[in-house]
Amino acid sequence: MVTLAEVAQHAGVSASTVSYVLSGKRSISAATRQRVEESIRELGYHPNAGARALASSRSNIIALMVPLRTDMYVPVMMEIAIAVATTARAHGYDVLLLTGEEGPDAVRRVTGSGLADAMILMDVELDDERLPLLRASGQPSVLIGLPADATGLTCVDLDFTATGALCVEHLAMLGHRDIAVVGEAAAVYERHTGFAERTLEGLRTRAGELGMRLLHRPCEGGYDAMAVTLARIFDERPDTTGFVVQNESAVEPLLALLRQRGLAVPEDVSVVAVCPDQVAVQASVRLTAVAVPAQEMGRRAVDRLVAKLEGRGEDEVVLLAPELSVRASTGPAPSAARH
Amino acid sequence: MVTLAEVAQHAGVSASTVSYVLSGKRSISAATRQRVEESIRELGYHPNAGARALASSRSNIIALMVPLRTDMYVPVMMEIAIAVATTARAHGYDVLLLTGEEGPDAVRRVTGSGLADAMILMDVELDDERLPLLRASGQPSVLIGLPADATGLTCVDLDFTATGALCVEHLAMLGHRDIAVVGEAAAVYERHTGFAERTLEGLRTRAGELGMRLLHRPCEGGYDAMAVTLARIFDERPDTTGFVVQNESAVEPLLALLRQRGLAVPEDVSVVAVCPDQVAVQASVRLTAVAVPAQEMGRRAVDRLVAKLEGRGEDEVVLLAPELSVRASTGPAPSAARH
DNA sequence: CAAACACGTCGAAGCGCTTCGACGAGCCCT
DNA sequence: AGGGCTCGTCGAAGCGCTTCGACGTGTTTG
Repeated sequence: MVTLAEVAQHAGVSASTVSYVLSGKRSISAATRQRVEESIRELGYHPNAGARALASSRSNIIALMVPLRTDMYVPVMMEIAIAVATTARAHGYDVLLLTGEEGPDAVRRVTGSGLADAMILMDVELDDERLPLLRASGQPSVLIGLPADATGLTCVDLDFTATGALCVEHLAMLGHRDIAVVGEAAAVYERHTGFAERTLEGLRTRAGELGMRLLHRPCEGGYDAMAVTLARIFDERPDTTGFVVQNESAVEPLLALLRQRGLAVPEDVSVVAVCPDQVAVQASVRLTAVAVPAQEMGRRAVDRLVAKLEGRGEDEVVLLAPELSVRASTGPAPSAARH
Repeated sequence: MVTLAEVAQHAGVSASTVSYVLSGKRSISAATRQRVEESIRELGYHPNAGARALASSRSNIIALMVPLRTDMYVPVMMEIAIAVATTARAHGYDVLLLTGEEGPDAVRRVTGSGLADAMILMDVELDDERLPLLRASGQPSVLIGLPADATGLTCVDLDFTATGALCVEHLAMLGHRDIAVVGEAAAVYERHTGFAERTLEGLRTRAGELGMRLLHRPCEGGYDAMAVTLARIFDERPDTTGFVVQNESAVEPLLALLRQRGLAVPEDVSVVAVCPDQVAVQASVRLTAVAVPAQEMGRRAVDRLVAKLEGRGEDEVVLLAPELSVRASTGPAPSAARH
């Protein structure tokens, strides 16, 4: 391994000069800088990460905590993770991948050891047990998701409440009165995952205001689970003409099952999805959907975090406004005469 | 931040003793050990990662390089990544997430800076430009995937050649003669991704041996792309009765399109998929499939890597034997009388 | 019964870097 | 012309840890 000292010797300057060339924290004459840079290139020097971290107490690493569970939203998670990694690199940071498995311990470990300078948390629950620790640690952090109490925290998320409202409004405008919501797996609600509960709240509130009937059913996803769920829905509410789906792995099964029942989309029933655009566009019917802007969320989270690390930027909740793209899966409700 | 020295003072021992308690590299009396451990707990001590890395020249970090592109196999990637992270933690390592974006530079950077002790590479191309660097660096590494030349490297992968052969054999046994392969996006083949090319090779070779006709078509995935691809396939080979699909996002569209053409699965056409079991089970028809054992691959890769880091284990190519699970999407070919 | 050997502990020397204060050299200002 | 600047560079002091050799003690062994 080539060291700073070797570079310094090779360039005929002192070690500190090389360091300052690297960091730019003091002015260096053009001639010296050039000589040093050449030596660096020639010797193939790479600063030692550990030594750097020790001396500067900054690791240039951002920890990203992703949910362990693969029971939901995998493509979204992946997209966020990749956006985080890419954006972080652009700012000179690397990304440490933590799984949710360790839970709060991971927060302690990373904070305590100085392994990372900052954290990004995904899959935040409304009353997440990691949050008190995070607040106490004083470590810069950003949540992707929105807990019940966000004081003292920075959050980036899609405005899921507005998302729910938007879906309902769209269906209302088209004349639908009976709406069914196909949600995430029951477990997702049981652990009070922010986005799921907020969407539901938005749906319910706006539906109430607009005098619509709303039936919410969690669904594991997959064909069989969706079949059962759909049967129940029609059992309970035979007049259902609108669906809101917030579960990527239920989308295709739902479309297939509707077809199978002889129900045409969008002539007989309308479907609004909450999913990444790519999924909406690739489905067997191009879906009217509110996009989950995964990349944007990842990017924003890192930007906010870097701002904090550089002393700019204070705590703040950033809620991205939902956008509904009308595609081929929604249309006017079949006339009331149908009854 | 609590330091080793503070713990030592609190416990009334020297710093080195605390260090030895932590590492277990020298014997410590039970009494001392207990006193030290208590101090650690009481003070909430966490060893500083940077200092540790500097002093020991080991970072206890494994770098995982995932493809940047989200054009393929996202759930598989995610599953592998999570398995890697989980397994690594179990061995006391953390995982650094690198995107393919940086390419070979990332290898240089990580190797040179001592940021990570070892690397895992995913999405390996047959003639991957990162490999020479990796060999030269002498850094312990494991590939998930199999390049054309694996000398001096450790690889873990599903035996995709055998996988292809297995799919063909299954269809042959059922009496199918004309087979279509719906592959990954064309770009995947263009960059000579190992698994895609090997599967194809396995399919072709075995098909040749068994006297079957094989038509391979790359496919972007999604409904529209699949529609075009399927139309072309039937144009060119109207007698096609068997499909092999190696593209998660083409599976459901294919099933939907076949249904739409009035072709029943498995009565009229059989479909074999290469995908994770979960996808196969959740599809609208339970798919006969060769499972891609994502978790297993991630786990094995880490195990091999840790073995190397501990001085055990030499270079080796681990090819997991494919397993075909027969489900509801394959059946006897419709009698030849159909012509 | 002295020599040999664990065993448990300590002190000190670094690991490779950042950063602070110091210092000479050239500059401007009055 | 001399005091006060700024500019570019250097030396040295750590950052918090690991690890090596050394040093008692207590225990075995020929």
